[in-house]
Amino acid sequence: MQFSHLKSILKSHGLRITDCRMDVLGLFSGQDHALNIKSLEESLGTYDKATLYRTLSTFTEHGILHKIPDDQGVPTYGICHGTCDATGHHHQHLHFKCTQCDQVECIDYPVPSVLLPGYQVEEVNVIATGICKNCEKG
Amino acid sequence: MQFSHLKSILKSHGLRITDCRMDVLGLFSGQDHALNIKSLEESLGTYDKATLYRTLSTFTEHGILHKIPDDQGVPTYGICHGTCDATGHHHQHLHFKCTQCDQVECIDYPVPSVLLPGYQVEEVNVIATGICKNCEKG
DNA sequence: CTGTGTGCAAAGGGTTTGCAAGTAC
DNA sequence: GTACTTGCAAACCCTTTGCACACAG
Repeated sequence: MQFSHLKSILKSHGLRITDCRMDVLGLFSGQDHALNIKSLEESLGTYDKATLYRTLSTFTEHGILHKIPDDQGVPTYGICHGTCDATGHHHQHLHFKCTQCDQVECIDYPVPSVLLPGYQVEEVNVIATGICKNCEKG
Repeated sequence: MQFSHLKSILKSHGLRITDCRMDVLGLFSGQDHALNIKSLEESLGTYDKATLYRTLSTFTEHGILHKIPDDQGVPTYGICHGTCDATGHHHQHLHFKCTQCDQVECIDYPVPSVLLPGYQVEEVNVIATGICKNCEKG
């Protein structure tokens, strides 16, 4: 992805252009896996951990990334496509976590609408676990 | 729920009967909300935090409880009904987290089967957020 | 120039672990 | 009696915060 495009994403959210933000955004744009802090640090070791955390939460607040809960405790982050903004996240995809390689993927898949009488449902998150395409082959 | 029944649950999983396990199990059996460590400590302040953690993970390994991921980082635990055991969890319910009172409920609801070509899906977890029945009224 | 972002170090919060004493069976 | 559980304290994450300096606009 070109710098100019990454820049325009940041600008469209009213965010300043900094090296760290460009690099983090570039990393997420380059592929389709969700990433956690550890992999960010490995790829972008030049930045301070605190800065990376701050970048992740800034992006999440602005609807550029979404935080994916994980039962092991360490959340991963995935890039948002389309309809997310600072007012909320509205994904039409599910999260698949491979129990073998621990990778988390965002996969386009129809998310069922949940109707619960008496409840007001705002967001539905589907997390599937199992063996991913790559590990299944090997 | 009677003690004899709680005891038989523990025994059927090959677990020793101890005060802590009986109390924790009794707490979960008494109602339908998921609980986190904090609420356990408040209800059962007599037990050490470490013991409560150990009890939760023992129960989760044996399929008595299931761990519900939470994007705030602190997981909650819900009691398993039916088909779970030490080999895996297979729930036909979803988790609803209220953004107002922070309660997590397990609700019987058809969980869609997820079919992903090339993937082997083992477990599907649906987490809905919004306003729960009680808060909606108020 | 002004407000925002970064790096560093320290603090914070949740969870796990080692070990000795206690308990279930 | 033996193996498993518990309590306590310390260790161990991961994440957040305070503050001075650097940088974007």
